[in-house]
Amino acid sequence: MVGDLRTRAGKRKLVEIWTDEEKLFHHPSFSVFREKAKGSQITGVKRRGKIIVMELKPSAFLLFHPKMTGHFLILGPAASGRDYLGDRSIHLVFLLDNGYHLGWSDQRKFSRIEYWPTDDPNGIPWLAGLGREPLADDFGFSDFRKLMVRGPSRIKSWLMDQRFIAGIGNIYASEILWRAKIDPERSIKELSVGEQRRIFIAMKEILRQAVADRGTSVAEFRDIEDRPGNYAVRLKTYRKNGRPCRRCQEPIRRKMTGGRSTYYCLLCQS
DNA sequence: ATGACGTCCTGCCTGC
DNA sequence: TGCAGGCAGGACGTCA
Repeated sequence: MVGDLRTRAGKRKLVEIWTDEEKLFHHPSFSVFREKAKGSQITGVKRRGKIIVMELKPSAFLLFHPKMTGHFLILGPAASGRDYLGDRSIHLVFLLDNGYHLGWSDQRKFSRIEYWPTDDPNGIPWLAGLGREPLADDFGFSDFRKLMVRGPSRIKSWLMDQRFIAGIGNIYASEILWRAKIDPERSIKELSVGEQRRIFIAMKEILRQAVADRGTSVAEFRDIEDRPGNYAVRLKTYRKNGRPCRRCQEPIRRKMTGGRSTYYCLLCQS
């Protein structure tokens, strides 16, 4: 996904910047950001956890957290990027130096954008607070185990806690625990090494497949060309309450935990 | 240190 | 059929 953004916007300059939702900018204000970032060149695009990190020259980093509905869209040339605002939930538009517009769409306006003029991304609090990349080759089971000693006691909350592993949300936490046959409310302290290993393996498998499928799109996620992800057809538990478990036919249940829905199979995951 | 809860915002779903 | 109200969701701040 970040590769799409790199392809369409990499090396381009930000000629002009518009928004109709300044509240998305949490650091600094939009007007300061616009003044400083205008004319900058996009020199790199990366992802850390759920955050999209755009590297700019002169030295700065532009961070986007999509939450549920934020995503980039490539928009054709238009008279003014301002014309796109309010259309298809677009709240931020960059005019690139190739004449295209790059839009940030966010139906629910939950996304968060930060701009840091620095050459050291490690000094950015938002990034510094993130845990390990779950799919990193050097993130092995022993590393995983060592992390599982602090944080939320319930395994599902722990998997979703970005300070330990970065990038897992409600959908994939549910799917991982179903695959690993672990009750979402189990305490991390009570898990056997074998159970921890099952979770670790399921995490790698589920996330690798989700990346290959270009995301899930349960709601309205879209890629930069406005295409939905394909992982939704693989979901076994998420929003499947009442539907039979794919292993044992027991109806999938839904339970609220900490204000969040958890989907699970009472028989398989106990 | 952990957890519960409210907040943000919109579209969809439910119920009358 | 139409409308009002409820609800979900990631991270953060506040209060136990």
